[in-house]
Amino acid sequence: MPEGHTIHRLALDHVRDLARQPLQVSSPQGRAVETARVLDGRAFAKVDAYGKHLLYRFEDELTLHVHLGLFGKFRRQASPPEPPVGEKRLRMVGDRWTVDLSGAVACALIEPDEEEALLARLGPDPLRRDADPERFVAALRRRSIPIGAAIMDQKVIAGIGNVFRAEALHVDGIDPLLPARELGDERARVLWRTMAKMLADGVRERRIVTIRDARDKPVTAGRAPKGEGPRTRADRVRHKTVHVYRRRDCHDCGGPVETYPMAGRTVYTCPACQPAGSAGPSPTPALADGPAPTLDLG
DNA sequence: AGGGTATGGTAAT
DNA sequence: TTACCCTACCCTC
Repeated sequence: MPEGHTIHRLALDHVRDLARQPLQVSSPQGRAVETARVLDGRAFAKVDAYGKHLLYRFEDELTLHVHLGLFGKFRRQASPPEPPVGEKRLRMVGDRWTVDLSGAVACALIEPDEEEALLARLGPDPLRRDADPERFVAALRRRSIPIGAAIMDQKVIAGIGNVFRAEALHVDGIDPLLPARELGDERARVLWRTMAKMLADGVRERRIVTIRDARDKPVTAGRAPKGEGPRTRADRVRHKTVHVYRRRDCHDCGGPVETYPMAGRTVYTCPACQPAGSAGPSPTPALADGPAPTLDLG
């Protein structure tokens, strides 16, 4: 389940469960034995999350870098733990909780220069307070690749994966094939806010939640006063389900979901809600203005 | 038992 | 663009 929200949630959970106490660290699978040996008996003070990367700040300036990749998983159990089952790359045992890591792409100590290079490869992460949305806007302006490929590029925006790509573009009514630079700055800012909100909700609720602004939906009951357009609802609709990702039919309109490969992954899009060439409806001032949303990750 | 699939990313072609 | 890596789970045979 690893997109940005999962990674930030893990950082919070691991600080809560394991920080500031000496940990028993081992590598049952045997692929990170040296890393485990160095960290064994040490404590970490905090965990920094950048996009899909985790950085555990251990004593003595030691940093453990973890990237889950597609298959990586953390599992938690009460201490003392059961004997490891399966391919456990790293086991961290604290006084109350034990966390096992399996399937990760990266699980190793990194030096400051390597970390610098890593962070240089990442664009702004909407879940971080220090994120600058204008870097995202500027990056889109520079790219002729489809918007659906651009937001999967971690250098453009860090933390978005295939689910959020499908869902965010759908919520904003954007055709994934639209060239990134044709989105326009205002709509790019709206898209940033959509993704920031979805990611933040995902951290809080431990799952992907989409929130659709229903303002453009005509009110079915009642009649519009003469001379005025149809009345619209201003309420926001929360969906604890995806709208298009891995669905056959669109959750909003019921029409068939279209799929095709883009940037090495399958795109899911609703041609009715996201017509060809669409950059989405004009942003309303309420959505386009104001400071970028932030999340207190205290 | 074996195959297909998955929310990711890199390196080679 | 493709090949390949990492692991678990679910389906079919």
